[in-house]
Amino acid sequence: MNEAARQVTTAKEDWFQIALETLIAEGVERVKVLTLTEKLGASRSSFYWFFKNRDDLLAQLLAHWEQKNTKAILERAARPAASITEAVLNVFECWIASEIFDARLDQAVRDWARNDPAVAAAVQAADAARIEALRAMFAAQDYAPGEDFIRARVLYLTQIGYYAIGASEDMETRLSYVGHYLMALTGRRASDAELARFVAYTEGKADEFKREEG
Amino acid sequence: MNEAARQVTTAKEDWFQIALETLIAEGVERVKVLTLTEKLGASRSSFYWFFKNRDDLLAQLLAHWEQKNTKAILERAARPAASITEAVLNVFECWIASEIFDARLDQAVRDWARNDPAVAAAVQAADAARIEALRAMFAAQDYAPGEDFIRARVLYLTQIGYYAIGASEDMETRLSYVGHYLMALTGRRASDAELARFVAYTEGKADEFKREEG
DNA sequence: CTCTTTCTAGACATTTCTGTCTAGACACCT
DNA sequence: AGGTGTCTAGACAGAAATGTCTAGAAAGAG
Repeated sequence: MNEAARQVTTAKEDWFQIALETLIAEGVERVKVLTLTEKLGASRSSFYWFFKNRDDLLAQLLAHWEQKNTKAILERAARPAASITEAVLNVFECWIASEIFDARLDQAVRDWARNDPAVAAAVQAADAARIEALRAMFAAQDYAPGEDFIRARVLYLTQIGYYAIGASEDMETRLSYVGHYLMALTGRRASDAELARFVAYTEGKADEFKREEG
Repeated sequence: MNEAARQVTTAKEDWFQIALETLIAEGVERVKVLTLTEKLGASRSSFYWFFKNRDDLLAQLLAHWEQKNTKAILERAARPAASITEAVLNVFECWIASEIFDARLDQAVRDWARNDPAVAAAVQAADAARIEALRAMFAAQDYAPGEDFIRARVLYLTQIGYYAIGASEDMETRLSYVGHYLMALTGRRASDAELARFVAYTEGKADEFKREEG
């Protein structure tokens, strides 16, 4: 029973994973049972064993997104910080690691929202929650009402926009921009200690990644 | 001959216009000959008279985008300005009027790019050209190398992101944010005269719009 | 008034995708 | 070895979309 149950979830995971990858890379409209079947080298009937139908799969993809991305931002925005630059660096953790916040998934769900009112509502709620969390973060660092909101927006929209244009730079280049980004986004200069701590964090992430691979 | 020619272009315009609207509102994947036919209440054969096939239509839609949006940004970024706030306000003209720069079209083309390498290349080239134009704008206002580039990016990505999240606010609300945006995006405060001039411009636009309607 | 050009309707063949159903393979328990 | 529950292959029916072809309507030119 136990073994059998594990098999079930594994196979379903395969379908789900390939569907998620397709959603991210090609958009919802390309998440088709037939296509997934070919990619997996399986039979379509297998799909219909695990999922009621295509809509069932799509609903689960949306649930996955809802559960993953927004939480990552809210958690980091709420962390205590001694300065606004440190606070923004906390949020930047989302920006460097797709295991934490998958911006391409965000982008894909946003496209999807255009043709599905239910998804649109979910996206709108998520955006509002995230911007509010960032606004509170700026407010906690003594930014004036009004300015806190616009700063939150600019920070958030820059992040969303970065992936929207599909920019791809290596980590070194990105790290070299961090100081300028902080200045542009907060109006204040980060201390060397803060920057060093962030660089160390990204190196830790890189090590983790290597450990997972090897 | 002349009359006939005019008829041709008119009917073709109808197909093109409905295709463009569909592209913007629903994405490329929904730009289907059958669907357009239904929306237009016409016959599919009519479509195949004006266009070789679906790909032909899509190529023309891409050409339309290439010709419209990038030019709007480049032109405004290159305008002479006495201050950085005035320069950014020039670019903001794109932000308030979709006749000048249609951000939803931009967004739609960006989605499309994910499944079409040729479109992806066009989008990437457009983004690079636009950001470079904005960088030069900041550089011309004595921003240091490095900072000019990041400021350009943050400005551009905020604009792209604004439409990516599908925010919709009335003109009054948006105008009330302009001062804060300028502060966040340039680090400098706009003069009352500059803000007043911008408000006057938007009112002019609103009047133009009314004239076109009535 | 006829002729030609321009455009449209509707039938046809084909591809792609969805969802259902039946038979059976495979593994694990007894 | 036999039975049960879990999963898969492949056939079937049908919807949705593409593109082609033929006949013919509509309108301006001679």
